[in-house]
Amino acid sequence: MGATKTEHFTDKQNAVATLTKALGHPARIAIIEYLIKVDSCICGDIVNELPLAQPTISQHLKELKNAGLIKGNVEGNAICYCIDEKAIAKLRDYFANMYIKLSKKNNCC
Amino acid sequence: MGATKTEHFTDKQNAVATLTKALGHPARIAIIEYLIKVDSCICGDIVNELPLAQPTISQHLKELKNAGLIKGNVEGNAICYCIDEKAIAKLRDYFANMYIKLSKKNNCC
DNA sequence: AGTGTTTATCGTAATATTGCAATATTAAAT
DNA sequence: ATTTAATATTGCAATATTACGATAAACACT
Repeated sequence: MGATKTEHFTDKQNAVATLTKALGHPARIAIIEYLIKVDSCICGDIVNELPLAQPTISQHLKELKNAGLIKGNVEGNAICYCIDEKAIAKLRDYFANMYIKLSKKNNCC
Repeated sequence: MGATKTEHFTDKQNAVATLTKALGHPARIAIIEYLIKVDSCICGDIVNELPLAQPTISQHLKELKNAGLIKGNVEGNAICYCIDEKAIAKLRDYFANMYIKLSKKNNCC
């Protein structure tokens, strides 16, 4: 045990969990927020921006990429990372819809 | 190592990460979705609903509660769990705002 | 007091995550 | 061809998470 039993849940539930799990770390939130802040989607600066070692940030970027939250474009010997808008749209829609459903109910507590 | 360096990030970033981390597991997504689906916020049924043992679900509920996503009301010997709308509203606003910022940029990739 | 029902906690095994030093890879620039 | 710069990968130690059996705690009802 220790492994998540993904097979017991729906594809949609697993898809949402993949996105939220990838965002479930302050460093990855900080990376996403930095990518939004900077005009051009420069990348290596993230290492200078965050108080984490380069391999650690590279690993966080990899996880964000695997989850589909960011895309990476090779530009010479540098890499240009930027956010995949579709993933953010999915999360926005998911929570907006959830809130609508909630407000239609009379929550007991 | 192995521990998240929360002290390096802002309170806001940690707060968002706490919420998304709590939702970063399909069982907890399933629990939240179940709590929305059922009319009354009955609780122990979750054990019957999900293919996980009772202690496992109790643990997941605890994490959702610690993150502030759900609230629990004791009702006799049962407990009535329900979603804290404010937490969902926070997530909705966070991602809606993020999407607006994104759409104002010209993403390079 | 005794019984059943519901939920929480403890203990523990299996696995995953976090973080970094060291090293490798890739590609531009000299 | 060497050097320099940017990023990725490997290997490893520390810690966290996931899952569950066993057990405890809390409460209602006889």
